Amino acid sequence: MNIYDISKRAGVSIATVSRVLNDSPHVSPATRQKVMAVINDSGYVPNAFARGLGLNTMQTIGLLCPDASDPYQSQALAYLEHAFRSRNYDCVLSCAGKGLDARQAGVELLKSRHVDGMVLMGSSFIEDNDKDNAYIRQAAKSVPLILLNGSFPCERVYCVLCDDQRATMEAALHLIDTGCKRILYLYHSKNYSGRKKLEGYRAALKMRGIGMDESLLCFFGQDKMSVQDVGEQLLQLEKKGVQFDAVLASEDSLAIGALKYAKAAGRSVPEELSVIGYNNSTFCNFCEPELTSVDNKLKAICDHIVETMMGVLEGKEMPQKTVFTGEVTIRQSTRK
Amino acid sequence: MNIYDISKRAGVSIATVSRVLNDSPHVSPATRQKVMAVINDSGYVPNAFARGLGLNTMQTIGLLCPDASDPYQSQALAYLEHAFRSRNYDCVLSCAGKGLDARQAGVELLKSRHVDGMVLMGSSFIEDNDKDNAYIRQAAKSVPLILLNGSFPCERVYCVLCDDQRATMEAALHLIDTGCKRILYLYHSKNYSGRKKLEGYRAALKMRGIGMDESLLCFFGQDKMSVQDVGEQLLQLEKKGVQFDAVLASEDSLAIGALKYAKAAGRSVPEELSVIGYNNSTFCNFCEPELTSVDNKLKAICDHIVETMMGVLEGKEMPQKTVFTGEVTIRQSTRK
DNA sequence: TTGTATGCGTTATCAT
DNA sequence: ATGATAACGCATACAA
Repeated sequence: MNIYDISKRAGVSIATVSRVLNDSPHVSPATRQKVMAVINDSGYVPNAFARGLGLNTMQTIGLLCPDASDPYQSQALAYLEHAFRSRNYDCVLSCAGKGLDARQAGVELLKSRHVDGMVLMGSSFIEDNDKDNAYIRQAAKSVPLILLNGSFPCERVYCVLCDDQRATMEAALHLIDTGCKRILYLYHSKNYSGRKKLEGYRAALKMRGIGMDESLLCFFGQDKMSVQDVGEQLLQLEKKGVQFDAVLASEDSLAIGALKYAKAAGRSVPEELSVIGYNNSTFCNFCEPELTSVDNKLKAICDHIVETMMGVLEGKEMPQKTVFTGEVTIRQSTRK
Repeated sequence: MNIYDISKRAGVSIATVSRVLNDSPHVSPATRQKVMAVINDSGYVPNAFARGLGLNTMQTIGLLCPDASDPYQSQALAYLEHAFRSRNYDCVLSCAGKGLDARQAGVELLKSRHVDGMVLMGSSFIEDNDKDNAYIRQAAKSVPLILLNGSFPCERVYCVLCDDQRATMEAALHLIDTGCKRILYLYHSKNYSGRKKLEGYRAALKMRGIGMDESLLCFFGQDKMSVQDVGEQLLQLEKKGVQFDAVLASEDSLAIGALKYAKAAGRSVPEELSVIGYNNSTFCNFCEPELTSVDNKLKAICDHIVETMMGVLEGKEMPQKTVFTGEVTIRQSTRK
């Protein structure tokens, strides 16, 4: 069943059918009605491929994420899909994994599908070694790119992110101002965003005149580390004599690991140990006590990404970089 | 840059270029090399729309889920996307929400995009009122449909699911056999899967000769209910005089609500109260104590869905219904 | 092994 | 207001 079949049944040309389909004003009410009738009772649906070939678009956005099962990314996915759909754009998903090669392949695949734009989720997309970002620059030549929580100055690459440095700084200040002296910093990434957060931590200490103790920096490089493992490691740390009265984590799951440690070590939270996470994900409410965490405004970021993408696709001039400000959401794991 | 440009530069016909592109054996090594060279340094990428138009497929699967931010669904999304991609199929995502109209619109949209197949996630897709499923039957006529955790006998509709009844029964038996007498049953859905779980609960009581007390059935209908709210409601229930020494939940988040209740009521888990969740999601490890939960074999289900889809697309005869058996994963919220 | 010609189902341009 | 026809870029049957 194609446009020719419809045109025959309705006794008009395919051009007229096409006009009806596309709400062209240049068609008489009578013929429109006639054609619509045929379309409705034939169950005809225009062929999207043919349409795509002619218009060179299928109204599709490519969503690239390292791991769709990650709560932060899946939330972003949901926000983005919803907002894009409301603008009549479909989303094709590509979960690249963490390796550079895989991400590159993901971008390539989406490019070969002729998506109208791409959203790259997470700062992990930008490599420190700039020549490893060549594929991104290359891709940006053929399709607009938007980075969620990434910064990358490049033509046709747009960045929408949270000021992680400032947000982390405020979280650290909150700890200090509620009486914490030695804040253990837990982090999982040394990329752009990871470094910014660490800088925020350092800045807060400096502001309050507290000396930096490098032994309080605790890096977790392994990919899928369980909260139990994190708890274990903190116990080890304590045994080694490292003392701390607060934990600031670059990710909620690390903070929950700290809660596991507190439980095992018999330290009460927040009386003896304050804990702050990052992302303000749903499981901040699930753990015990409920976790104070940095809300990095994911919904606002996603909405802005979609607006930016639409603007770019309509040929408008759009800001290359938009920064939102995070906010500490206080729950039970910190003192007043 | 299209196939004609390449053919000119390489001094061959477009047919030859096409053959090179599609790894046809009927092309001499010399010409292949020549053509490949041109392709490589021109950055040419075949137009997917034109290809789709000719072959009537763009190797795409539509993934329909009520809510991509739900941990169970996002995990399924990740598994499915990965497995489909490894078979050279891309996934387009459609998060329909919970309403019938929205789901119907989602199916319609994917159909209009000419996806090669669709995966419908969650038993919520099947309505009790059978005429509300007409759109599914209709869609199945034009594209193979696979239901994740749903049962629907219909031509070209394939079902891959977990035996929720049996799994719930075994969870209840585990509670009974570790000394629990009065098991509060928390559930959130009255659809097919929801009813099966409830039947499993009833069956277990019957097997052990325990009388059914309807006041132990606790329904949570509201859509996005926080774990705190669940905890509150259980406190209310206790005040009303309902007594229970165990909680069996149809979803992990409800079980975590029960943990919140236990904390507030000062009842120790598992000594005074045993708790079992459902789905065995990541946050079973996050809560305190860690949650015993029913593992419903999501990865196996997803892998089988992809295999089934591939088989169907290759024209093979495939089983209409495949059932996996769930398993109770024991953690700290139940006794030995 | 290689080339020619046609079809895929639209949209859009140009007539009428 | 409507119709004829070209273009979109590829795969492929058939011819050479």
